[in-house]
Amino acid sequence: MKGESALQVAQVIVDVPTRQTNSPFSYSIPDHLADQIQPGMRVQVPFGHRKITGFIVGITDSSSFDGKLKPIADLIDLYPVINPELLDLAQWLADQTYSFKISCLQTMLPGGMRTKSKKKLIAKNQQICAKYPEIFHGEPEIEYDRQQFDNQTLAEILKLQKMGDIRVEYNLTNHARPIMLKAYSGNLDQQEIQAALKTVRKNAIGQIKLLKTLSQHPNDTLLLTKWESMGVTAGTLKTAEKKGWVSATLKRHVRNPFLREVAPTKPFELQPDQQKAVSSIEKAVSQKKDQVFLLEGVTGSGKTEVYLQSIAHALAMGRTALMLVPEITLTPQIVGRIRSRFGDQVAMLHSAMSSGERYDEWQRINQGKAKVVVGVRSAVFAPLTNIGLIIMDEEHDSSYKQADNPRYQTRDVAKWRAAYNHCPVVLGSATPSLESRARAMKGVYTLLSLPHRINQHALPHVSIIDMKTEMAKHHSALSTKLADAIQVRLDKHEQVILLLNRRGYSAFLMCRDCGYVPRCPNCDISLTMHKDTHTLNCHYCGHKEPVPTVCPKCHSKRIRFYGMGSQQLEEQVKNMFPTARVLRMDVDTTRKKGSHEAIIDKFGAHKADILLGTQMIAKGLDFPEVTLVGVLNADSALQFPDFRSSERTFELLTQVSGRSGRADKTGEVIIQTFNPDHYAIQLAKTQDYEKFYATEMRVRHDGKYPPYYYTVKLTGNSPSENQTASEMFGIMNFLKKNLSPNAIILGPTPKTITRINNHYYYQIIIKYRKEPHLKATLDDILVQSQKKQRQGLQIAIDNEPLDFM
DNA sequence: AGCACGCCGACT
DNA sequence: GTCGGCGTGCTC
Repeated sequence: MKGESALQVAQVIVDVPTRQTNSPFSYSIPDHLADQIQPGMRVQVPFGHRKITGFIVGITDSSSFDGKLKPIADLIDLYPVINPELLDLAQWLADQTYSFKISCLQTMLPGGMRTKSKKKLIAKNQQICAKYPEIFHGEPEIEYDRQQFDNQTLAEILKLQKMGDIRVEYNLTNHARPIMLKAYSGNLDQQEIQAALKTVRKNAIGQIKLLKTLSQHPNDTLLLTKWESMGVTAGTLKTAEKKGWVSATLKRHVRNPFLREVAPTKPFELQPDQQKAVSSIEKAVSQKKDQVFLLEGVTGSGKTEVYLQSIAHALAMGRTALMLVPEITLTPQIVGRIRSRFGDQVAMLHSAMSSGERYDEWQRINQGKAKVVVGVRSAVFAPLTNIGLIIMDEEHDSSYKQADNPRYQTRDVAKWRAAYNHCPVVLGSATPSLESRARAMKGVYTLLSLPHRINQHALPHVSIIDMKTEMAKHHSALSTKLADAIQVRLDKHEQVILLLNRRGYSAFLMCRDCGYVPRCPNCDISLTMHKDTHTLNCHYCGHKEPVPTVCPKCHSKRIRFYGMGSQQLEEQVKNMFPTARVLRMDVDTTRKKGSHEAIIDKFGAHKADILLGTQMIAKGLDFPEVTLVGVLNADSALQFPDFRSSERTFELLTQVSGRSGRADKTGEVIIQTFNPDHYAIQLAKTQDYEKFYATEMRVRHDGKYPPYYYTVKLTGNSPSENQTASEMFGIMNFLKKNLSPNAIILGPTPKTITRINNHYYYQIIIKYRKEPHLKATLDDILVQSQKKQRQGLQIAIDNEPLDFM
């Protein structure tokens, strides 16, 4: 105790995601930690009977808690991992997304830093250990995992623990660790080296080599691998260490996630439109204005150069920059361009990196060594300070919205950080989201546009094939026109991209005689065919079963698969064009780290003629040899009961059309569809965003959809359909009572896929323009549902969902 | 989350 | 009468 000096109390958010533990708990700070502890550090604290992780969110003089405070058990971090800005942001995010504060704090850290708590059971002595082989299997201590014991053994363990025969130990481990490499540095000056050289025997080759190397690198700490590459073995170094010639240290190895080296580049000369955009952005950076720009520009209009020069300006002002991109692996070119301009100041964060690489990059940012961060969604929480500019490329992309808790929209977080740091945000897109474009029209955002393609490349010729008439003729996935066009390219040694719009489109099994389709026993969907493992899989719960050879219902042998997955398409294309080299890119072929880039490189080097795959090939790829893009099923997204399906279809088609015809050769795009007259498809053909915007806004207005209305989606699920339905009706009534009559409450309705893993899902959609009580009402619902959770009911709230499905 | 406390049924 | 089922509440 420090006598009269104010008693310091740490406010800790504990790692227990429940409503009751969603505000800070007070802990006393032990003397030996008093001068180290800071807000934003993680600690271990006693909580009830166990020890858990928590985040220090504040240090105060007193506590409102009347009981006796427990002391903090230990520090996990030596420096704050959440800076003051992010601490504030976490609170806002929790409110905004109706999630627990601990979940928000946790998502701000790179995955590998999340602590895992492990429980160990330790027998008091040998007798206990020997007496309960069903628990200990002869070992003095075991790792405890609830699932491994049945209820009876569990009760026994509990009893033994009470009697003190078994001790429980809690261990918290950090997943990602820095890689430490052994290194040696010399202790001798040149004279001592010469002296030592005289004392060693003539045939001590290793020692002589070592001393000579030492004299060439007098002050360096060289890694063991470096020594070895110079012919000095680990053994020799050990001996030298004993003699005091060298000392061993551990050197932190920073993993380098950049697969290839890039040559530095200079800024390009800007076109007038680009110059205008850069000037406006620079002005906002200089004036520290948290202005939001919408940079609208077709593919090839030079958006990236605008980003780069604006970032350069922010750096020149002594500030940092954050650039967000959708799934970064899809745009290695962009990363390459940024690195070539800003070199080692760039840190990169994305999901295809190993957790160790992400950890190292994150550390570089947190230590202020990286000034520019390029990354996907979660990089919006990068621990940069003094941000001067935030860029969000392809701002309409759906990967910017997180699908599970906290369900945040990256754009909103970016705007929050911009306001905090007094810096502008640039939202870039060829096909802005209607929300953003509508705000630009209202003057909330500043619209900057780049209407011209650099180099004046002609737009590709786009044609639309009506698959209804095509299917009447034959049953191939490729229309005659597309097949002919492919053959022409193959003859001319040009490349082709075939895009399969995969959503909800995969191979399933069906009996030709009775129409039987195998379905998942746990979920309400049909099983999909996986040819590689030769199983029927459920995409929702992971259920697998062997492929039947006879129909289980009518015993017919004519049970075949239908539909088209990318595997089937690959086979069909190979059959039609036996000499063509075909590459497939989808979730299956890109699972392995680096395989994504490998495929892109291979195709880019023209080692294949046809690249076929799902959405992932639609974005950001630039292959000059590609002169034909075929979209096999343009409208599979249109069939979803979702108000954004037109927008998605238009985006996708516009994007792939930009993929073709960028080089000297004019490109061609062939779109196959069952809805050739749909406006999304017709307007994509002419790349007419303006008309699409106007048409779609009308639809949204009439249907009372965003951006005219705000939306919230409430989903409930439980093992009992009756319970789910009745609880959701209760919630609907509660909403009706508490919201104004202007609010539109839809549902509850069963979700499109009602049953997943034997849980029944119902949802309610709320559409509104102004509801001051909405937040409080929804918070109330969450508090009340906490009690029902024990009966298996789970309620999820998605603020501004991307879909209504 | 994970456990203790506490109130009801089927048993030594 | 007790043992143990799991519904409820608490953890600084």
